[in-house]
Amino acid sequence: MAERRRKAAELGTAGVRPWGVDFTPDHSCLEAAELAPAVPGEAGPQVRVAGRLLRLRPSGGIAFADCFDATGRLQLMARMDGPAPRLVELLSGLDLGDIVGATGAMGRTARGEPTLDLQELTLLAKALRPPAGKHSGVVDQELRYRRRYLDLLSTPQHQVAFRQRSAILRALRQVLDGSGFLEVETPILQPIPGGGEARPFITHHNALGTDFYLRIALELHLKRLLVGGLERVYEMGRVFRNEGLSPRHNPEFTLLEAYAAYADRSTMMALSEQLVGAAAEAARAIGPVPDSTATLTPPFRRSSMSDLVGAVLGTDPLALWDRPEELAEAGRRRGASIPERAPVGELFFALYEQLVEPNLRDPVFVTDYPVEVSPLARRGPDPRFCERFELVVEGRELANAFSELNDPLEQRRRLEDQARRRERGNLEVPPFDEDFVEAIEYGMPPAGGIGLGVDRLVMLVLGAANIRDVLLFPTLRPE
RNA sequence: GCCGCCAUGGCGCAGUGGUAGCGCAGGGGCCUUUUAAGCCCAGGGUCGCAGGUUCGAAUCCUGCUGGCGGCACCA
Repeated sequence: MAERRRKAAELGTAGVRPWGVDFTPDHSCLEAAELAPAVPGEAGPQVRVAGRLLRLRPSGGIAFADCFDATGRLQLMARMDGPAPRLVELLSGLDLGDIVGATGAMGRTARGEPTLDLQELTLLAKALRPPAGKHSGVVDQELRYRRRYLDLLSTPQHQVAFRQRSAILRALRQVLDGSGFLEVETPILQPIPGGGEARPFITHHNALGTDFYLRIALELHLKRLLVGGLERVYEMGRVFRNEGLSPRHNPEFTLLEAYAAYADRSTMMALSEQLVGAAAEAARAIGPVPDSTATLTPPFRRSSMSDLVGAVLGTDPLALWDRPEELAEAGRRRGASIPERAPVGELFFALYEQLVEPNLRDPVFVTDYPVEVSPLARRGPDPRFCERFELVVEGRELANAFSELNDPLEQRRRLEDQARRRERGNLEVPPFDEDFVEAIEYGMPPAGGIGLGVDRLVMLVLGAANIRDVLLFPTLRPE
């Protein structure tokens, strides 16, 4: 790097500014290459291109360089018997990683390579550090994540997944915008975190002299907007959970939640099919997706949780509802570990999570969740269960949706029950949120709501095994 | 939080008890059609950190740090 600093200084004294020069290309590298004449030796059109030099091949009286931009590669050539002989020395003296603007006529070399015959060469940015991984690409995982730019630079294929992610986000918004949903933004700093079960991050506001929590979900504020008369709202944003890291967990991740007044669970089922289908299609339009993505084509089958659990246990869990010890025993025989002193709904749900969910491969709507594990969902015809579903794919929950509970009296009771669990030491249960219940007391229209894990969706569509492969800058321990 | 694996010049790697090497990158030189360009020369590492075993440690042992993978929890 010291050598490159010296070079930059030398260029400065020679009247070449190593940085801060403007240059407007009129062609991309790909476009320029396509303008090359078919026959070697012929002169094609004039072009201006800009990009980064990632290979240099000086060869005495002639010099070649490969210039890369977002569209691809273009060979540059300077020669002593060409239009600008002095550029041979200039080009030969540049370093890998330097960013240049180039002007000249497109031609084709004897070997058939589309090549820009340089007339002008402008240094736009001197690279003080060399690009890593010229041959191998950057393969060290830590380096890839900590210095993502080196990964993207050395292995341009890795850019594709992020272009696909962008297309998926756009597709999700298009579906919702097209269905009359209003995109909104709600607070990330919250006095009480709610809408899910997770340990929150805590931060402090100096002027107010009070602690705030980073949100763990979007639900409670979006429902306040339903009360306010914004009948269809959604938010796609970052939420934060103070939990462990894993190939499928990042402490901050992107959640999409949408709420529609005068709609219910079945509306949300149709919407989630639309969202997932659109996401898969959008990714496919940008780049390769694995064959398994084909299974993400709607419609998806649906099955009630009690049917699924019953199929594994070989006995109807509903018939054992009043005899939880027998239900627990049936689960134990299948190898499930049973939560102690848990209400029957929680016990039943534990059996589902352990014995059923991990084995669900194709997309399936699992319907009818126990009331005990669904504090914000409305009861169904069978009061033991809520009108709720989760879309499960490859053993993982992709979306969670329900007919929203809009009875303020019952909502208050359920959140008070939760608060008692918190007092018993479960820090993942949110504290009681009086402000939210008060909002519901003003009258919330019946509504359907859905939450969708966007990173999980991207992973699934792209076949990524690690969430870090779909996050540009995954959370790592500070260096 | 627990368990396992990994850590060697800027990047990619070799070296499993005898005092550290290769390719690329960087420096100097040669070369007028190269495309992972080639050839010649010189340089660069207290082998993640700290202890220990040994006549001798990159190599064996312990601890720590960081990464990856798995489990637990969740999306």
